[in-house]
Amino acid sequence: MKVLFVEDDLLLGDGVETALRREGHQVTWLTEGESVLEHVEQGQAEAVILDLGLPGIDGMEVLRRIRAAHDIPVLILTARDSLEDRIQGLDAGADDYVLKPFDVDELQARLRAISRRQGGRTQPSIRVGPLHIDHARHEVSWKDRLVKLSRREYTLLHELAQHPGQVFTRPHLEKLLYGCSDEIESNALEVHIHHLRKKLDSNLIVTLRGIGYRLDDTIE
Amino acid sequence: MKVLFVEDDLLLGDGVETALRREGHQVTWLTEGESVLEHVEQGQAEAVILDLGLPGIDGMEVLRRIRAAHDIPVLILTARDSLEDRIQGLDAGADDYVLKPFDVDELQARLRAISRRQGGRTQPSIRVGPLHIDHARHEVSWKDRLVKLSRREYTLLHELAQHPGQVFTRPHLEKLLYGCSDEIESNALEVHIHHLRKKLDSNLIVTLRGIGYRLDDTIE
DNA sequence: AAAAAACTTAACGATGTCGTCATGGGCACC
DNA sequence: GGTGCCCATGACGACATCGTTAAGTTTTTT
Repeated sequence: MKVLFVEDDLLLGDGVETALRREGHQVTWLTEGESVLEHVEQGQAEAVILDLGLPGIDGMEVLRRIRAAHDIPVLILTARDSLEDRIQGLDAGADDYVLKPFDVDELQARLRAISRRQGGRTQPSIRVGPLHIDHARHEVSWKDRLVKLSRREYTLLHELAQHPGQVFTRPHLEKLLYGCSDEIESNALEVHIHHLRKKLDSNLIVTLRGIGYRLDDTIE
Repeated sequence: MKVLFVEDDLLLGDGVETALRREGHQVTWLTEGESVLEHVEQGQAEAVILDLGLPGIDGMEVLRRIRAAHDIPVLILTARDSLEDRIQGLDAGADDYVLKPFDVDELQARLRAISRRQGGRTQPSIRVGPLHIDHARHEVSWKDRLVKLSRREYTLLHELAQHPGQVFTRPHLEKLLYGCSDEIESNALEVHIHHLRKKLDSNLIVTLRGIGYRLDDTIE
């Protein structure tokens, strides 16, 4: 999961970042709050961990702005003694809070909890017509038949299924698979799409020439 | 873990009770607050989940009485808009609170969190098909036959059995075994998995290439 | 102190996965 | 209808991951 992590303490931040990465997350770590909204608006995050005690900026205000326009889980970090902050934070739309000093494992657990809860429901599984993705089990079925997907195939499909019907640009999908590293000069993406079509249904993924791909959410 | 659950809403209560039982807890569900103290005093509970919005009785008062005499984790349920309740609740000694409407998974997570803080024990017994783990005894049986596991093997299996069917990433499991220390560059994890398969059933633990492992909860 | 158990590490083969390429097809625009 | 361009497809070699065995080291038991 793409996590936006905002923390000005370098030592603490480094530790948490490492822990999050080790858990398999894709972490962007900011040491100040200015560009948080920017990142969120660019769709660079699926969850935000926000330290309310940032210097020079009102973390609470950042939180409110995020919440005003985006439906993204936000977890706030706050000092143990600032009860007011906690309550205010939750009222401003934070999904959860963790008290400093905290246990990294608990942070991870809560991160999982809030991201799973997104969309109101506890349902960690996605359905698009005959397609069913159970993210917790990392399993995909098509018309109630289990289909084995490789890691890249799964990542790709899962991303597309996040917003069925919506177009995902090629650069976006390529970055998803290959990180921020240099662009690869090959048709690897097309090949993976091809494999997905073969394993599922050739009409499930729609090509938009020159743009990208999208999941057909009207499929029967 | 023995959980005392106090909630007057029958529909909600039923769902939560089922979820808690599924997690392996031993649940006592009360729909009124009168006998809460009684249960606690008889040692019938290791944790309390208390709805503050009970009709006809002051939940806060119940909370204070529990706290006055017992060192037992208490998690309160409260409506999103009752700011006063929350602050009072925490001041009265609640270990955490969950806002209604809430996600059952989060409730579970918080329950684990507060009971761990307490130094409490986890759930006594887990069953997944023919697999049975008695955490109190630190014993594992397969098809009613006792199996001797080493420490690492047990830790690994116990973690997987915490959420049968769910994928656990390799980094997660490695961290479980080897702590936060630097990444180990050996296949120790695979070896332990191998030993577990040999001692139990080779199909019990499913490999997800490039991702991690999970327990097959559909096993006969 | 000796023996047993548990653990780590290494090695290697089997298999799965991935990126790349070559080729051919189809869409768009003129 | 021709001409590029973009995409689909199948094949293949390079590489990564995993299972398994075995040897060596540490820890615990006797």
